[in-house]
Amino acid sequence: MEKYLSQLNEAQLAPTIQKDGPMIVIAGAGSGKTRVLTFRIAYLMSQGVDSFNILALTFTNKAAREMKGRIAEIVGSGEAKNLWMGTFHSVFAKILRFEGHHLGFPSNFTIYDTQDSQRLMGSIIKEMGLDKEVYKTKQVYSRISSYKNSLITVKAYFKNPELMEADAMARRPRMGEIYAAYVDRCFKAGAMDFDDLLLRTNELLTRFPTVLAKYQDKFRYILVDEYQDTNHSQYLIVRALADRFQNICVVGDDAQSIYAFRGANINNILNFQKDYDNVKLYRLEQNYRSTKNIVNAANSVIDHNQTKLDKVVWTSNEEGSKVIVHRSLTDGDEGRFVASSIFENKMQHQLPNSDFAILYRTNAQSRAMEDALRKREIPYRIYGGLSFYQRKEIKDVLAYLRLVLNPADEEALKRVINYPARGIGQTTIDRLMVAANGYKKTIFEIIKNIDKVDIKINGGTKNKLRDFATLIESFQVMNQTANAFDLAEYITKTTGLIKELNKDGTPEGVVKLENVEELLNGIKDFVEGQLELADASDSLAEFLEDVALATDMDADKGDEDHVALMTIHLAKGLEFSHVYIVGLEEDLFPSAMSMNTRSELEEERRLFYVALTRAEKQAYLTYALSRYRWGKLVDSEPSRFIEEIDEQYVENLTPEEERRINPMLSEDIFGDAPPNKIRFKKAVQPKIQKKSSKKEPENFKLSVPKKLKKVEKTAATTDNANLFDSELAVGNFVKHLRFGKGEVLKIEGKGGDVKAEIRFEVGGVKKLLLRFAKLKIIG
DNA sequence: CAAAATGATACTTGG
DNA sequence: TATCATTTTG
Repeated sequence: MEKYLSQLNEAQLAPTIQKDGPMIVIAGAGSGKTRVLTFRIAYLMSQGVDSFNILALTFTNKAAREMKGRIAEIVGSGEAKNLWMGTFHSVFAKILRFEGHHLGFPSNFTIYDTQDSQRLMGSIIKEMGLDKEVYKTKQVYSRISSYKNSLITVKAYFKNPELMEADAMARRPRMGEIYAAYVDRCFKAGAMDFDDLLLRTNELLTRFPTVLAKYQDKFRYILVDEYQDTNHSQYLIVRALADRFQNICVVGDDAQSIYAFRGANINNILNFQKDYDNVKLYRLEQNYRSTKNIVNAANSVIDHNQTKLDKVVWTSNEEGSKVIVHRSLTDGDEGRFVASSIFENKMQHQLPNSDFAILYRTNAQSRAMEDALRKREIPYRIYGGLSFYQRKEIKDVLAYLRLVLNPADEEALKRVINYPARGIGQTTIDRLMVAANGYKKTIFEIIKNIDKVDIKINGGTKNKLRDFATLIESFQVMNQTANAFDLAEYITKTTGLIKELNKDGTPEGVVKLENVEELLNGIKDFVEGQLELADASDSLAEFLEDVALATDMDADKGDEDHVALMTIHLAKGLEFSHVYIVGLEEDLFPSAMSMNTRSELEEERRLFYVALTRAEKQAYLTYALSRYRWGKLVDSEPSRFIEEIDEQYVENLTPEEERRINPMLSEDIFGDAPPNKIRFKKAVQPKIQKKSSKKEPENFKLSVPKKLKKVEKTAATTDNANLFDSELAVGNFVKHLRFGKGEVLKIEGKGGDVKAEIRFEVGGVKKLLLRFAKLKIIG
């Protein structure tokens, strides 16, 4: 142990070896807080603390895994395995599996993801006959979510006139009813959503003192990472558990609090010292990660925030080069610049791809970057976005599995009852739901007793329903003896799900099929990694639990060297040698939706701070003068954050320098074709004829450019894939397009704000492959 | 009831 | 630009 402790500086050592009592570590970016946490856990164990008595709550499962790995290196993997380590959600989901019966939940409860929750709310709103324009599913969801995060139960809601009034003012007087119905339906379905995992844990700990005592006694030492991002619900859980022994160590950085939007309360960290007696406060202010220029630049930005703790982050690292700012004409150019610059840096300094990260505010920005990287043949990986497990085809397979384990799972059932199509339509499903609510049974129970209930469904359909129930039941039987993989494979075959995807034939369909195969492989890996189980059906249960809480960050495919693309939120806690922060434009970053209050703006600024402090050696800030948003080209101006950096740490790229890095930017847009790219010149501009001379909407017909057809044929021969990328110049705009192999049937638009559609004939089938808006019509 | 065509809507951020 | 919901058609 000594040799590890000697690796720490004085400031890091002190919190590491304070064994008992409450403590808070305010840790600046890059100050080695993870190291303190890991060594501290190892130290506790070396001081005779039983590894079973330690609970460490991290922000991602990946962080937990890595930390566990490092601890294992110090204390041995046997001991490390006993540690309870993970995200709040995963740790308490596990506890709820054991203790949920106190609250009336089965141990195999389903975890609803955001989509499941929103669908359920959507159908409740519909059933209640409410105006969906007023009761927008997403808004209702986030409202209810914030109640839950503040521990406002349905009961508490109805006792709180202020809340009810606020909802009434927002023209949503029946919010409470929706909330009540939602909670009720989740309960009946044996399901918890993400917020429930925390809310129900709180309920468990408050209502059942013996349970509380059990876990207080178990978790004698508690460590919480990223404490600034805990919400009220999480805060209370920690308080309850730590109450008896008071051995609580929280680590965080108020300057990196970026999750207020989902209920994180920055006061949790600001007020920690008031919550416990004799709190020891430690500060880690030396940054080991970044150059002086980067640290200073970041400091100068965060100085603009009013709300913050006193802290001076400094570094003894080298001066380094200045933060580079780059302006480009469009988002496409921005992507090309970034790709070229990465390429250039790689060549010049012989760096691996993994030294580079591209960070953006919103997932939608990844596309331009992807396109540019692909053209440069730079390997990349996108983190986050639509995660694997959220894809439709994957969720469909998972829904079958969920249903096997928990037939009460309403959302899963609705997903698969008619997929692949088996003649059970919407009307039937609606009637089933009405019956289920009437009889206070689950839909599955209604189906099983279809003859005994009063329901208006014809005989043929009843048979189909019976078949469906039998099918699911046969899976359940199989689940008694088979492992998750065998079952899943069997299901995809018997239900015809594979066949359905197979006959699709479109490129998208092929990808979907591959995804399903990948899922099956994943299940196989998972099963092989499982230890001997007492009960075969646990195989599936464990897998689904894992999947429900898995994030994209967790899926470390251990694959090759790649450039990382992710949102800034996801980048927290990570570091890269070279970081590109893109889309630094007003209304995008800071986001247009976060500029209403000072606190929102300050959170955006902290987000920028997080982004900047990811960089070790070099940070690039880029912005575009116009970019496509919602398919429309929108003008934009540089983000205020760029100006907020003290200018001595920043440098603008000179035009000469830019040209050297990428000779094919902006002005050349109609110029010579860059290599490996099919480019149309003006000749391809479609001619527009007015079809009707009447006013609005004015119809245009674009004649199909002949060259377009020509290039399609070229593409079919040069590119063995079905799709190829190209650009179509229409008017003054260059539109990025993906064409299928086929005939262009028509391009047409209407109105001043011209919308156009391109239809293709693919394999004899007419298909709308592309619709896009805002072509500028000239002539 | 299924499949296809059309229309709407969304771009914060995530466990 | 992609997806989802709704409407129309078969």
